[in-house]
Amino acid sequence: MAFRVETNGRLDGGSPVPKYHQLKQILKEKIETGEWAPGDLIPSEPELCRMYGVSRTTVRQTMASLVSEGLIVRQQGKGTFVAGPKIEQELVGFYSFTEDVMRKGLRPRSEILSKGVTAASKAVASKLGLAPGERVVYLTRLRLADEEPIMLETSYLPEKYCQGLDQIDFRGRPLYDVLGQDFNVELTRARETFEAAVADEYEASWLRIWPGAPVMP
Amino acid sequence: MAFRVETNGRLDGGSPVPKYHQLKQILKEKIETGEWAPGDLIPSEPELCRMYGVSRTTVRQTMASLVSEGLIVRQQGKGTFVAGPKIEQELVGFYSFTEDVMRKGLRPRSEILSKGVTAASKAVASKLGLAPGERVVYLTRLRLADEEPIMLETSYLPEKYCQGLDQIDFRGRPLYDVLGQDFNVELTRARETFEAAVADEYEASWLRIWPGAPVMP
DNA sequence: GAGTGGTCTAGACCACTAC
DNA sequence: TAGTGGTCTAGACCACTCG
Repeated sequence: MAFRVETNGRLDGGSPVPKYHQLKQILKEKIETGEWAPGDLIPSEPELCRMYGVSRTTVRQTMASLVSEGLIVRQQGKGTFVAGPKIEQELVGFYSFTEDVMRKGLRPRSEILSKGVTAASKAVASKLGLAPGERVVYLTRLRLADEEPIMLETSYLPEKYCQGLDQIDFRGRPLYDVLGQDFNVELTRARETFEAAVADEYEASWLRIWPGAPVMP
Repeated sequence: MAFRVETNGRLDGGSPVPKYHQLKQILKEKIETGEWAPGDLIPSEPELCRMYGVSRTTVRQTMASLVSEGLIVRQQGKGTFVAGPKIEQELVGFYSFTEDVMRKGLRPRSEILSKGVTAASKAVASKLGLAPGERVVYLTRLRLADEEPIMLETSYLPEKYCQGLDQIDFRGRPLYDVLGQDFNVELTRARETFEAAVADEYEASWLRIWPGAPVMP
């Protein structure tokens, strides 16, 4: 037998999910499951081309993405290696909506529902290490995957980290108006929500990390 | 005269500096000097190929790099736009805390302050396209850069997208206990916060989306 | 339909690292 | 010298946006 090529599976050319992305998921899984351990030399570009039946450009597109995520390290003339374990800090709590959605082959999008500045409440201030009353920026975003709403997210951050915000020009862009009734309602409910959650404390226990989570954005 | 090609400068093929990098510096300068202002449509890929005498691959390599630095925003079918000031990008659309912090040479970390499931309030349900009362997962995270608290973030997402969450293993990760007193306080304050924000409605007016807004990280 | 960016191919030559 | 990743070309087809 002349050739016996080791293949780890073919990529689906008809899929709406790009090949480089399919390949990325495959390689990522090998890394995350430990099949490829940190420090391991992974197959070279030509090898991957053969194994998965794609061009070198596609392999390189995959690799570039994995590098940017910090999963692999490349060295000219030597090869491509699995990167060391991420700092534990990064493992817990980081969740990239975009990454996660794209990994599923969907298209992520964000809508800003509201944003503004306000004085930090005592609770927010203490969490952020500010004096109560210091100004914070808030932002509420709706995140969608393939136009389906997936996540509602509100963030606060100290205004002092947002220098220059007031220099933004608006050039006639529509001003979204959400401040008002909606928020009173939402926050009232949110409060009830949290109170209910306390009662359901056991439920909180099954949560720690997020669905697809270990995730580096 | 047969040809008169508009060029903004030729790239040096003999240079040890790659063409895509030379081109990147050129485009970067146009953006940073304001020759291309935020929101401006910049030349298309074929145009840049002609202008600088390089292949589309090289132009795209340049573009990818500028995108990853947040200097431009691309939209299929529409074109490539100059991104707004940094701060804006951070607040609008997709924002990767981790990337941003790392870009600044700091170490990102997240703390989960709370999470759980609860029934969706009317407001949350409507935003997420759920029926009121459908179950949602909530998560509150504190994000830090070099141990300095930078952002407080709360997210809601439909429980139905979190299948299998209960199969997560915790492997000794600490379970943070925050449900309780703290949250009543925080939410009460938060409500005051938003009410204050309403009073300061004019402040909200300086913010909204901006040019290239549908931003992909 | 024309123009844009997104994906992909099959080559090529180079600089670097190892043997 | 052989193998690796880094750069680059000249095509191709597609999905999307807009008039």
